Amino acid sequence: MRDRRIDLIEAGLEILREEGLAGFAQAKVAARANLKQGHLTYYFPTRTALLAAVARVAIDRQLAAAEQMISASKNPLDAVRIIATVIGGHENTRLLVALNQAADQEDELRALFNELTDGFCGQLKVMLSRFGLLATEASVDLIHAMFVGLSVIDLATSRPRGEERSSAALTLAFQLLGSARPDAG
Amino acid sequence: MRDRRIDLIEAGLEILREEGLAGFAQAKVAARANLKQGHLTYYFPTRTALLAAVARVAIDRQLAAAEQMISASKNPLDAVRIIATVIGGHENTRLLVALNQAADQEDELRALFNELTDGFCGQLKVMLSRFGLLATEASVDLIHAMFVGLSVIDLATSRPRGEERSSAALTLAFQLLGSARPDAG
DNA sequence: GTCTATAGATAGATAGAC
DNA sequence: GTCTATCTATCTATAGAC
Repeated sequence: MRDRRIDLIEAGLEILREEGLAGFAQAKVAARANLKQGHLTYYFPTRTALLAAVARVAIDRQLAAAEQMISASKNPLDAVRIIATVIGGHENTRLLVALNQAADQEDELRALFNELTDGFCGQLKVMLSRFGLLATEASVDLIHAMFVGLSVIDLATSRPRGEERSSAALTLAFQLLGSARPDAG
Repeated sequence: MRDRRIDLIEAGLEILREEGLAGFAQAKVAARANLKQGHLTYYFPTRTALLAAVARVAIDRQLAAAEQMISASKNPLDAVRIIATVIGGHENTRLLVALNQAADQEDELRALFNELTDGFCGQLKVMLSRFGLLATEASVDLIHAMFVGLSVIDLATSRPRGEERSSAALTLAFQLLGSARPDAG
């Protein structure tokens, strides 16, 4: 028998991916884990406690997945292709937006969100260095902001060629960071 | 006596700025306009109808404000300073995130959000051209994504030097787009 | 550890008095 | 045009049976 806590956290992750924070109701999460709400509160006494547990797992997985994808990409072209695919995955974006919202609303979750931000920026810096691109705080923030921005824009707009446009913008950014690298003068 | 509709829309805008879409309840909006919920539904029969009216006004104002700020900035340095200030305004970001969320949840609002996205991109293109920077679809999308991403990141993180980092990343982006302009070969 | 039941708050929508 | 009242649904939290 699996730990109920695991089932509940997985159920919570699914809800956030499909409906965002707005759909994150205790009864709904419990039902998806084949449990009753009263049982859920036995493990996670408050909604915030549940949300924190879900966020904890979500952040660890996001960073692990990013780590893997970044180390799997051998050049900027590879990286653009992989990142654009992630950007086009709306369920992942919905999850990230939910964490963002939660961080804006509750201090307890803000610290967790900062972990995600800092960790991801650290990985981006390694990636840029490995590709021989400009890898300063500003260039890392540039790519990070583009990832976040393109994800959010793609989620809410229905514009045609969304993934193509994300790829093109990222490609341009990498090209520019390549021509600006220290040894490119 | 002012039109009640105007009061209601203003109240709705305030709620979105302060609490985001999560706080957008009909009774709460009505109370802020010194009306009762039953009266609100006389003007806007459903929550979505009210939200659409609020979104309509919000988008028009966002585009008008962007137009004014862009035309007021005479060089990239100016633009960075102005954009960074907007990014640091969390109430504005909360409003934009709420519109984004609403667009993800309801098709009726998605079209409105697309207007905002397309209009803003058009303005950015004009701005980049005026500054003599690379003004292609990709470069516009790059700046647009950075604006959105930096805003959202700044909202949820409590990292020190937030506005300074936003400015630095934007400055770098403009510098790179300057060195990449067609006549810079 | 698992569940039922329920309290108490708030949501959106509607009917109807004035 | 303005408001009260209410229906129904859903939410968080808690008490308590088994």
